[in-house]
Amino acid sequence: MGDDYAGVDPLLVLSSNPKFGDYQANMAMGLAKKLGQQPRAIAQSIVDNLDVSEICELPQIAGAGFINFTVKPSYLATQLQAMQLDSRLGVAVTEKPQRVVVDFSSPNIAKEMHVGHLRSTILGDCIARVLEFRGHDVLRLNHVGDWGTQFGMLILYLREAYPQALTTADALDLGDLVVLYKRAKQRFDEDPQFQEAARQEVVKLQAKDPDTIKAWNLLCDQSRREFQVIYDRLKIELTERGESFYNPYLSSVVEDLRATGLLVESDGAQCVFLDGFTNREGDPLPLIVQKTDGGYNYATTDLAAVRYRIQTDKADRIIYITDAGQADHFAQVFQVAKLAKWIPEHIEITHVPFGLVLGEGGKKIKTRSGKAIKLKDLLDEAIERFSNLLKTRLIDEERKETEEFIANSSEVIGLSSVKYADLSQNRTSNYVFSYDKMLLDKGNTAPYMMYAYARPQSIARKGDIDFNQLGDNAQIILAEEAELTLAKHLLQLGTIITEVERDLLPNRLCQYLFELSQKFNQFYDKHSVLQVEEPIKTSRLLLCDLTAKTLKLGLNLLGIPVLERM
RNA sequence: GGGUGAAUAGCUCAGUCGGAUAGAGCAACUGCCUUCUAAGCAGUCGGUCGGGGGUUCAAGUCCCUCUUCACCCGCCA
Repeated sequence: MGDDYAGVDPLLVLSSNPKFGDYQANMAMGLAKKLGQQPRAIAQSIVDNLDVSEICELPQIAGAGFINFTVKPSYLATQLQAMQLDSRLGVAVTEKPQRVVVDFSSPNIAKEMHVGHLRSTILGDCIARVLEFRGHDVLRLNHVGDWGTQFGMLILYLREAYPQALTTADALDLGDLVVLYKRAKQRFDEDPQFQEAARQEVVKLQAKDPDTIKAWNLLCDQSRREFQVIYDRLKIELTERGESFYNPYLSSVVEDLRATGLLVESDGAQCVFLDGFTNREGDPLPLIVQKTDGGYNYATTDLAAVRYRIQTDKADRIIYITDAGQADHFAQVFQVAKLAKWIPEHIEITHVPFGLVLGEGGKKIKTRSGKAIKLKDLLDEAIERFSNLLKTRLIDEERKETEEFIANSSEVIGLSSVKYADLSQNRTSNYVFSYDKMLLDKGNTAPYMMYAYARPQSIARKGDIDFNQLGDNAQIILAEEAELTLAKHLLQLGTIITEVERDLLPNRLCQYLFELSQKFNQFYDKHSVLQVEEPIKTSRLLLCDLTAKTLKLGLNLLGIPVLERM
């Protein structure tokens, strides 16, 4: 047909409705005007010149000029057998491995982690896992807020109110520290003299004054241990590289910008002005890189980080996972970094924004007394609530399980539910946090998915089957509708994972796993596995095993473990 | 005032580069456990896809406009 029409993708997409087959090609309608022919005639000539008989039935022309394809069961069986033998379940390793920096979590020292950090942490871990699985070299960076004005403020306040905290490890717990931080902030906002003194503390910190550095280290250690408890529970690995890390590079960032002529002084501060950013009054909005008092701020730090990640870490792709409210900030930082020529053409730098976590009723999430919810308490409550649900279930079903089983199941499923609730939402929109919904055993939830995994394991136990001993030559026979539906869905795994890699939208993977669980449950409900003759029995066992492996892999990419029995 | 994002079933949300009759779950109602865990399955009910205009063979999806909501807008991060 020639290169003129090469741009008329999509060549082939999944069918919008099973009754139209498995795949559909919609190009005939688009070509009709260009070629001056009837769409159905074009479709016919495409079909006439196409030989796909190895893979599917004769393509059907329908409606306005749709070409519908139905894949042959024999082809599906061949593909599934290949998938079965592959430890990666047929998901290819990327052809272009990149060095990728994923910047996520990033809590602030001396502050409690909250639900916003939870979202960044869970999304970041998932995105990192997907990229790692695809064969990229991922550097997971925790850009903790461990530097800047707030430390001058906090250290100064503690010197007056609680001096032992600055010289003795563990003199305070994090909760106390948070309270003292708030008081320090209040003092800072009200008292100009205190403000000035706090700035002097920052100067001492930046100048590496030994006493101040010691105090700072104690505060950081304290917070770091608390954060680590959360990361350990959630099984999240991160390399800490806080804002302080970039301190030695800040002055040269400003110098570089000065040298390229981007710097403008405004009200005593060093700024870069960019097109497209205005303030309330409609005046150009600066990105301030050096404050009037000579100090640096987070924009400077972020600029230093961009430069360092490209020049020293050799990143090909940098991904920032922060709330959508920081979109303007990152747009400014990226633009300045580009103007400063720190970001070569081939490097992809992306802000991956996410919406707010809201409480019931779409309002800001908080405790009954109106305080911000601590992350630890939130996780504990999910586990506690699930534990109660489980105990009720065991009584209803007259099942006896050990305390250890109940505790372990509750811990794993409770935490997984919180993760899954977050990941299954489109990250770009706000979402309403609801324990009741995330812990449901129906619908697009962690318990539903984990149960779908446990079901084939249960079959294996009952039938005394070892899935690993089914044999490499065992046949897959797809005769029943439910088997075909399940088989087709299993084979979509690779497509979905590359989509998630491209769009960084974990909810696509969640949707896939949810549909897989549904299709497995339908198959399970309709057809017996153990009570049928060979070779059907082995074929169905293979389908069970493949479903389980796919769920395990998919959940693993979400950072969610599986349970063999629930 | 400017910017960004959103508005889809009573509620919470999906919706793939524009494709055929817009999907889940919850809630409400109805069936299915002597048969691999019913944490399941099947079904009923429920929609002017915020309003209006436009582009297109085709619009929830793209463009314009209006309304409403959320978030961001100089020396905090």
